Amino acid sequence: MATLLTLPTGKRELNKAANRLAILDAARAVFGDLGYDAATVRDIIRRTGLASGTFYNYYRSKEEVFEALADDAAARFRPILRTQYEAAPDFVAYINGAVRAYFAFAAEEYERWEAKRPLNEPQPLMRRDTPETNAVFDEVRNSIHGVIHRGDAPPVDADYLAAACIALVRDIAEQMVRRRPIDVDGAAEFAVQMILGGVSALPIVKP
Amino acid sequence: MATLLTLPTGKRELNKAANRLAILDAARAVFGDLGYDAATVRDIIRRTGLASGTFYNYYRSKEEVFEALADDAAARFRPILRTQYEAAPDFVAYINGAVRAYFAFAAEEYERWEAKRPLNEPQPLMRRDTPETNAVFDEVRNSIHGVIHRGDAPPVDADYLAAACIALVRDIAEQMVRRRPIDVDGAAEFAVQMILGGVSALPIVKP
Amino acid sequence: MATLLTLPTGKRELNKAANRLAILDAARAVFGDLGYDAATVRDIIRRTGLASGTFYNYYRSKEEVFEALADDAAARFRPILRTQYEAAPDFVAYINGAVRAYFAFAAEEYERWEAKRPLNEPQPLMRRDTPETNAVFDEVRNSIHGVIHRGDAPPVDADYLAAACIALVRDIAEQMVRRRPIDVDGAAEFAVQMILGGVSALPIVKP
Amino acid sequence: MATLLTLPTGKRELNKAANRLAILDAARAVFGDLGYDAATVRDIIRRTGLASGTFYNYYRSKEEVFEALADDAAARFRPILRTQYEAAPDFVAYINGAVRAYFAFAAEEYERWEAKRPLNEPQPLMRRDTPETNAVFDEVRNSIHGVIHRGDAPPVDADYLAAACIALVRDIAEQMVRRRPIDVDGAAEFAVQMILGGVSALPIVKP
DNA sequence: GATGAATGAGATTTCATTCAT
DNA sequence: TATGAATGAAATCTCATTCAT
Repeated sequence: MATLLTLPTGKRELNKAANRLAILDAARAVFGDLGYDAATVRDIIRRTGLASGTFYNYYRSKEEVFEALADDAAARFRPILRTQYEAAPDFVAYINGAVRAYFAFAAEEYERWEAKRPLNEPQPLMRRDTPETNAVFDEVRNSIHGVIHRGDAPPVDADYLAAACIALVRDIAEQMVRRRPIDVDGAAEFAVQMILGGVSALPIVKP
Repeated sequence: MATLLTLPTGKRELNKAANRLAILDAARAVFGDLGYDAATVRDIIRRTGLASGTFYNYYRSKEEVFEALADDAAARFRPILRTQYEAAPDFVAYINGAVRAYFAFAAEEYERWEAKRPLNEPQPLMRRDTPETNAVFDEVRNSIHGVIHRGDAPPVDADYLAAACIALVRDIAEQMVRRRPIDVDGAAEFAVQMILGGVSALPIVKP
Repeated sequence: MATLLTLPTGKRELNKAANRLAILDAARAVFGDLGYDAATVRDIIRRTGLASGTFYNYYRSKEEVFEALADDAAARFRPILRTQYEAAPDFVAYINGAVRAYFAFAAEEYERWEAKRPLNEPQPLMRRDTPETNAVFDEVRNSIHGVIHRGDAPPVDADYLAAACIALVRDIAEQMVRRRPIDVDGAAEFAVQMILGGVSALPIVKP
Repeated sequence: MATLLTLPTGKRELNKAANRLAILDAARAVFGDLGYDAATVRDIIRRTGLASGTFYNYYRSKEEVFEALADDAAARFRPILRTQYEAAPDFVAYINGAVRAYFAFAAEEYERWEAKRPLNEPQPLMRRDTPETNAVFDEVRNSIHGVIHRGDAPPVDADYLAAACIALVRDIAEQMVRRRPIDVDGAAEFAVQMILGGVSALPIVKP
């Protein structure tokens, strides 16, 4: 049939890859539009033009696409974050790098999503609880824990700090994409200052 | 037959009030467990022990209970916030009062909610985006705009600030209720410091 | 409490009679609007302003009001028909009298119903399968059988003749009430001529 | 695997056609038994043995099957009527042809319908206002208007005449199918004579 | 692997009827 | 008797998933 080590370059494999991609793209759009709960598998496959049964050749359920999407985003964002994490000489530099990286990522995701919006519609907001965002924030959370653990951050309550940073960044990003023009630097600046200013005022925890 | 001055306290009225409460309580619990989207009217009514049709004697849909819940929470928190807003001599005092008030309110709500939960369930987290939280945060948003407008806060980007404060407070509260014992003061302290420290570092906006 | 032979003139009895009437009136209107199947008990009692439970103090079910309505109409129409039946010297006179009586009855019913129609609505037609109409036609059917049996009508197939007369009269009446002004005499004339002309052409049956 | 010229006759297509037919047949029977209003989608689907969801793969609602049924009957009867309409040299011939054609059609339909009925049921009558009957009678109405307009019929009130003919034919047909044996010719004869005799007695309208 | 019809559990909602007050 | 809330059976419809082709 095929040698054991065929790369995915045969007609069939190309098609398989393309279908998988199509499903992911559709799922991304649908989750962005409707949110995880309201989205149905039918919504997703309708957008691909594939047959409903085909969905199940690739993913076992709605949940599984969700996870694939999350994995994908995490995989894309992790190296960026890692670079910041490793390159940053201190906490200030780390926050600067990480926060700006996130805002850039968020703006990009948003524009990708907005581009697919049919015009002259009541312009629904992109949902925040997108698999992508969630996955990215998991990365961020780990990263912040790492930074504190490494000693680059003041020894404050790590869970609270991570929660605070993520919350702050996420919701300012949400405001950001509502403004025209989208001002990534301005929003990042605001978030960075608040975090850094805030952290410097935080009570030290003796672990 | 009946006393001349019958208050609306017949068995009927009592029962109606009790049922309405039962439905609200059940809805609170179900939204908390499953989130708004995943929750079904069936879930709610099943939890009350009432007949399915009875639900519709009180609310026309899931959405309507949701709103009732939001109204209820907002109605309870609004005066608290109002008091802080009016009594606070300056921005620092306002943030202190409002944030602490919110954490206290959140802890109370959580305990009320937790009390209703049947035991031995797969440990669901309290959902963000609960009607209560949303309604209350609308109040907060308005307050912050008011404070800045009034001149009690430094002239920074009000939308971003409101978004940041709310996000921060909400997500730290979420962490708070997951810890035992629940430490309202500690969490409030953390949040207040971060906000005040952050604000003092923020760039001033010329309006 | 009450003597055994109180006439229905006490306050209570008056009220009972009034309620019964109110329900009948409402049912007539509702059946006329929606037809028997689509009409609900709720529709009927809503129109009376009474409580839902009260309905069941008077009628055991939707079907029972339907029958009461039919009985009522039959009771009102039967004497008219009987007069024609008894007074008519021959078949021609009988048909003339009976048909005209029906058209007058139909026009009256229609106007009664139309008067209750809220204006500026898509003016739904009055349903034909109203209890009243059905009951009246049962009377007519019997009457026609009687006339033939009595020998005043030519000995034709009685079931077919009754069906034909009723069908003809009912559907021409339906057309009649769609025209403005409503021309009872014209419609009756048409129906009478068709029936009499038709009957004279009919094959004689040896019973 | 597959011949090059596969007609749409795969098992799938065959099955789809069969299911569609099964639903139509079931709907015909159910509407006949219960009437349009009382019939439910459940009743229809239960009779087919298919799963409830399957119904909705074929029709969106009870109304839609109803229309499909009407379309079907009309499509079958229309050419018959058209032939009579075009071939008839005069009004008498037209009525003769059309009425007989209808009685034959009705008897056939009735037998088709009766064949599907499960035995030992509480002897339901064939309902008037079945989709078939309505659709067919629309055809008839148009024909009669046409005939009068064409000058083949005496200039009488066309709407009344159409209504009268249809009513008469329909209700005599209804009687016809209740007798054993079903006597198509006898019933048709009766109807034709009544119509023709009736028309000749009708007042002429000056248009 | 791709297809799309079939499936049936389950969600929403209505409504006749009962029954405590 | 009048009331109107409670009841629960039943109807409509959706959707994830399966499976024959």
